[in-house]
Amino acid sequence: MSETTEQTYRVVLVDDHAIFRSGLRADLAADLQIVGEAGSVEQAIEVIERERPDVVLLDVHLPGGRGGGGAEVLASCAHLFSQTKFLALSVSDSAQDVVLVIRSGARGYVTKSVSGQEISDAVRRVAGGDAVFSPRLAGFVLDAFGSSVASGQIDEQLDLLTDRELQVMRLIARGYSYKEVAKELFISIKTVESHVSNVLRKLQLSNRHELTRWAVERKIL
Amino acid sequence: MSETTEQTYRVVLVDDHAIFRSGLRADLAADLQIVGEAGSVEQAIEVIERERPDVVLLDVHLPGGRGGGGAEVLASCAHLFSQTKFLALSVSDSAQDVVLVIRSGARGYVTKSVSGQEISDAVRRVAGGDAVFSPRLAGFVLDAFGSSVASGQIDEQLDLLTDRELQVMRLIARGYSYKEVAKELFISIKTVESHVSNVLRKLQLSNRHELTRWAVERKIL
DNA sequence: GGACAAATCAGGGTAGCCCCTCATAGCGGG
DNA sequence: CCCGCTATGAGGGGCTACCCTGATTTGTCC
Repeated sequence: MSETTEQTYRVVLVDDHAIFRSGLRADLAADLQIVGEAGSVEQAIEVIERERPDVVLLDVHLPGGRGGGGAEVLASCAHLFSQTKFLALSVSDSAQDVVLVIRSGARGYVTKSVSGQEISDAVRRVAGGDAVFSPRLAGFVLDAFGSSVASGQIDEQLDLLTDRELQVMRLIARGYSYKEVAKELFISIKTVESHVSNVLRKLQLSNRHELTRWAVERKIL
Repeated sequence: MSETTEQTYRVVLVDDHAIFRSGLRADLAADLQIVGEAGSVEQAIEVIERERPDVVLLDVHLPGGRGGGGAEVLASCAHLFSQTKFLALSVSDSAQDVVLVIRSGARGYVTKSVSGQEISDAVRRVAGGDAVFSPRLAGFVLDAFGSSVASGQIDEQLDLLTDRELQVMRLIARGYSYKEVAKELFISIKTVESHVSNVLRKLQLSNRHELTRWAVERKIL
């Protein structure tokens, strides 16, 4: 959280124009470590799976795949490596494009008209967990935000759970079996059972199906 | 848009703790021009009207006014000087606080746990028109954004299911046990099992938990 | 040092989930 | 009239989910 010093994040560039990638590489190489490039959906997925970078600079319009462009890359990779953040990059600032990639899991969206320095800043911010949006898109995002929020309160019931219970609960709610959770967290099935039992009791639920619904309604996913 | 060089934005600090303002002033003075400070709602409105800064660093919890805190300042000023951007600053990262100030017109929200350098960066980004959100809030904003947009397309997979299968599937996805579904539909448990098996096979899912997630994502509830 | 909570795991049990094969009955089309 | 699809259901088997009563270790607070 508190590194103000330069940290060389590992970045993958995805854009179908080689010239543009060259430009990016030249502008970003000073601050960031470019560990891979791709010019199509298939290449992108392959490179991302192999390199598992901190950030993927992802062009929205991309050849290959089933025609889904950058969103298709996101759909394939975003949930697999949660530590990898995606920053969408596009000439377009149309609402549709923004919506699509953000919904698919991108943590930010900048237009190609910005400078290399600004992209470099944005990459570092996204890597740090921030959401970054270009000026023209910022208003759009904020509008959507303002119009959509109804919930308001954060749950007190969550405070009842320990960190470990929360961790197990998330996986269970996501549909993992006990065995899968155990393997994922390097603990035994019996321990998973204990945590789940505790969670269910604390939340006053009776089975994992209710837990799934509970988590979904609270957007814990 | 293309200034990569330092531009000294004019900034007003609003926070009820003088010590904290001093800290901000010390950390930001190198990069930004602090043109005013305020410790209450009334002072803030006065200073902002007088100075018309580029950015207002606005604490969310603020004494004075009608108890509305930072949001009250926004409500009073945001629409008057459209060139002035507001960056909310708070110790809290609760959804309520975020929602309130963003809805009121803030262009970003950062927690006080970040470094001075990061706040400085954020101010410059907000001044440039970006929306900036701290890591823990970014996900929240993106969720709100995603959920606000209507999906549109209807699923082809649903057509694979017969009416009865659809009926059973909805109950299963809602968390009903086989026994409960059987009682609800006046059929035997075995028939429910048959339908569920067919549904799972047709949708290429492996168990009822995945079915629940599948249904939730498609808003079939 | 003792009290307490959290995390880890065992054994054993009931019930539910999910699969397989198989069977019956109705309803439509070629 | 047989064929295919759907709805219905039986029997059985393997695995999973959930609960219970235990236990040990670790760390924290007083």
